[in-house]
Amino acid sequence: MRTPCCDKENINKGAWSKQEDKKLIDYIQVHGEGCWGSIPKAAGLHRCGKSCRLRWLNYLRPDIKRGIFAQDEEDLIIKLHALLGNRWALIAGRLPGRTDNEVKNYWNSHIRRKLIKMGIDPNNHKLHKGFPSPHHVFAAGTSSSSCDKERNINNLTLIKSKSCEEEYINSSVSFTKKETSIINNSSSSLNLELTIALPSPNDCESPKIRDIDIDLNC
DNA sequence: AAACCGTACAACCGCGATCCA
DNA sequence: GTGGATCGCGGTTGTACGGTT
Repeated sequence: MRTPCCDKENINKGAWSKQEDKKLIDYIQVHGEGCWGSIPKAAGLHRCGKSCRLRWLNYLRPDIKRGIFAQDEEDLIIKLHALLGNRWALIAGRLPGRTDNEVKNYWNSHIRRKLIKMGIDPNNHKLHKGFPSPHHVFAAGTSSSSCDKERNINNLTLIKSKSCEEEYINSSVSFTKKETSIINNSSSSLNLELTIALPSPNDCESPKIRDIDIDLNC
C-alpha cells in the first residue's frame, strides 16, 4: 500500500485561484524550484507538493510559450512521436517553451484526430489498410553508406555508427545518447510508414515527405 | 432560450524511478 | 542492502466554453 503524497485533509483541489498562483510564484522567485514537498507549507498554500509542481511547470513558469502550435512544431511532434511514442516529456524537450502536458493535450485533441481523418493510425503512424487515401505512399529510405546506416527524410536523418555509441544527428533533430537508447530499446527495427500529401496547386515545389522506413538494426 | 454535444485544456491520480538516510 | 520519501511521467478525468439543434 502506497502512502499518499500528502495529507488529504485541508488540501485544496481543482482550479488554482489568482491568490494561490501569486503565492507560488512569489515563493519560487525568492527560493527557487525544488523540494516540492515542503513548498506548500513554506508558501502558505493548502495544496500538495505535486499539485504545486504541476502548476508551476505547466502554467506559471515564465519561459512557457503559450498559444497555438506552429506548423513546424506540429510536424516535429509527429516525427518525434513516430520515433519515441508517447514519451511526452522527451518530445516536449525538443520544443522550447512547450510542456509535456501541453504537447500531450495537443496530440490528443488535434494531431491524433487529424491523422485518423487522413487514414493514418496515430499509434503506429501506418496508413490503414484499404483506406481510400488520396496520398502517395512510398518508401523513402536511402542507401546506407559503407560505414554508417543512414536514412534521410525531410530534415530527419538518422545515423547509426558501427559502434552504436554515437549520437544521432541531423539538421533539425539530434538525439542524446539517452534518447538514442530509448529509441533502440523500444524497437530494434522501426518501420514508420507515413504518407506524402499531394501538393496543393500553389505548393508544388516542396511536398512534405511523410513516409519513413527506418532500420535501426546495428 | 434551453438542452445537448464536442472540444480544449487544466488538473488529478497512480506508478516506476531515483534519492538518501 | 533496504525501505521510505520524493520526483517525474503518462494516462485519465473534470470542467469551462462555444457551437449546434
